[in-house]
Amino acid sequence: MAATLKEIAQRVGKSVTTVSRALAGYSDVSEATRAQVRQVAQELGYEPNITARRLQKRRTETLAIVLPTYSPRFSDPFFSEFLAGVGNAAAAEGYDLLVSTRSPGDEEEKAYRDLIRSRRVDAFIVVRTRLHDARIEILKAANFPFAAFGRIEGDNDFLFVDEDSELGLRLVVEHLVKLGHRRLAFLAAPPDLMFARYRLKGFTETLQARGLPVDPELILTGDLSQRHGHQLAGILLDRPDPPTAIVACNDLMALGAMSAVQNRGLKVGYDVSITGFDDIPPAEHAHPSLTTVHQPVYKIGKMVCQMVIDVINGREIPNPQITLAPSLVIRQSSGPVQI
Amino acid sequence: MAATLKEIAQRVGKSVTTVSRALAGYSDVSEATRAQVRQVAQELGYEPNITARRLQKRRTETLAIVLPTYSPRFSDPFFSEFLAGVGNAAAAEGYDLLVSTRSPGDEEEKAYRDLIRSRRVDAFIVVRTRLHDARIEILKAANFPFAAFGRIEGDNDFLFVDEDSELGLRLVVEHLVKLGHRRLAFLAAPPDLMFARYRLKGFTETLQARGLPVDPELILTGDLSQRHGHQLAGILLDRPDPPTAIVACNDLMALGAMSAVQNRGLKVGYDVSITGFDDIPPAEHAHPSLTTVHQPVYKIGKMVCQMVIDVINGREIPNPQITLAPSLVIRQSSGPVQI
DNA sequence: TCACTTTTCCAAAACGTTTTGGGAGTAAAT
DNA sequence: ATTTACTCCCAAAACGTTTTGGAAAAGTGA
Repeated sequence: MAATLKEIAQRVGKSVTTVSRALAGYSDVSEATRAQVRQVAQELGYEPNITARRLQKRRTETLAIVLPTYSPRFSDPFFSEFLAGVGNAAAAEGYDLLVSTRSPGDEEEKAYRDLIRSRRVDAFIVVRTRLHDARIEILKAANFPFAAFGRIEGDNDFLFVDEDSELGLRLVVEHLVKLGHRRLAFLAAPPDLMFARYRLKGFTETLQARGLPVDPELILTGDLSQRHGHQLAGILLDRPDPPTAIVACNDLMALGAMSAVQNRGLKVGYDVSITGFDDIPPAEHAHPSLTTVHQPVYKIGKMVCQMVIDVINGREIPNPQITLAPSLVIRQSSGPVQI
Repeated sequence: MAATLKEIAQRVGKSVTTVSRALAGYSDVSEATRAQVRQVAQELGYEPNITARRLQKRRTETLAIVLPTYSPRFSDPFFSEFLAGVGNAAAAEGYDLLVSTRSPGDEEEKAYRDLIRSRRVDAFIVVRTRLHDARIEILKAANFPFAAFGRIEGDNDFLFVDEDSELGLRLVVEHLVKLGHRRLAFLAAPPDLMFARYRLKGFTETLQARGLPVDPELILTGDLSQRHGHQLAGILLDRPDPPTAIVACNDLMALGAMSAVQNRGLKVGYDVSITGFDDIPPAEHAHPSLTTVHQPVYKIGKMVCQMVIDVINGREIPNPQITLAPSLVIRQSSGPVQI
């Protein structure tokens, strides 16, 4: 059986209190005693029972993240990287990460409420914020600590890290305009996703700022998957007046669009330019490689996690609302317009 | 503050014991008392303190899964789905899922040892088994409950679910041979991964069984990524005597191989046939769609999780070692050989 | 009435830790 | 010789639950 403080105390001939305090490094324990306690603890292979510690400290030292899965067969190249960022930051601070997956809606809200009520976790990490985000409303109402990757419509009076998607799209559009493109199409994402809004906004406003028309027929909405990217690009390309550039809301759809272009015997980056957003690993290794906006997902995961840990430990948060400036990664899938 | 049994007991005028037993459904509580306890618990919004319960029950009701991440920017379409399967099964049984990510090696082993020593979790789920799997050795040595997705070299005297990859590859090769292919190449994976072994074995043995030569020059090893698939397929295609079919160890490499073929102006499924393994979502929606072996990752996740929960609860495991028969999904990327 | 069973209840212990609020003993200062 | 200060220690309470081992009260059958 696992050793306890009590056993150490018996062996050392001191009280449990003293043993506890010796190991915790309090100064009201003599060095001799401390050394002896350490020695015996070592011998017995003592490990504190963290459940007992958690009970006494009234903390679970656990963070929750509920991944929104839009389809049963979900497979988002994005989440695994984010998870790694969050998980490593959590581990570094001695926190556990409790992960579950729910599809948005009732099930998801129930998961949040249950986790809050059962006090299983100390805080939440919310990912991929939505326009009216029930998760954030629940957390705010319960006054439960959390940090988000992304912002919401309305009061962003909570901890978040976000990339400035609007600016990201401005960089993309300006890059394409500079290459001579005038007819740009946009593969949008469901408008309840905040990042989709920002990206659409960045797209249209930059066009307008450049004095270019915003043709609603060239703005199609997909579900972020490669398949939808393929389908929607097909629709655009089969028009009598196809766009010369397709700006996708994310890399997956851009990759799908690329294959649609190639299927029609056209050359990506020459006949049609294509851009993405996220800079997932396949973007770099696609053929041609994909021009996209880099999003440091791992780093954002770390930041969000660190923030929320800081806040539950009452530490000062120097910068509770962080918006990162994106950078454009120009690769082969975007090139000068052909005339 | 959150209500406790003590408060309910005071309100009801009964002991804490009785309240606890009333809520737990013991029969030595009168129906009248039970109703009253329930009523008051409801009014106070009572939720049991899960940490206290865990301390008393000497269980953490938590499962650990450490995802092996081979690169910092890892993004495996596979894990998210597996995670969903495991997570949902765990949630259904009231278990929490503790997730972390480590790259294989010392860090990973340390994570296992730490989790075991600190008794943070009741059991482990091991994923993507390896030839000499240090994780499994550690768990066995510690006599710690676990279940694996995959087998190991040597004694498989532990809980596992695996798909019969060897059979999967037999199906693939026989399909291609039936289509007239004689020169088959294989994109293998690092041989310390068990599934890579099985797949390679299935490939070579089926060729031999069919009386076809196994040309070592046509067997190249990659890291499972799309990029490596692309590179290695390039090497094969640029040979003076290129293969007519490329059998990839997984879908990601197959997808990479497809783009290499297309880059050379060849038609996948016509000039060169390509097959994968896993049946990840992009496989279906690739162009052409990818012939592959279906792997029910979500379901396997559920099964593995259920198994390990059963075992820590002392329940009978009807089938502690499960090998699933795979099914071949024939799509457009494989076609008759051209002569 | 007695013996026996059934119903209903509960005090106390246990899980293993940390914190609180001292107290004893010794050394230094007055 | 007394006060003050410091060092080292610890009993007890607390965190909130479940389990153990009865015991009192009520009912039953003779």
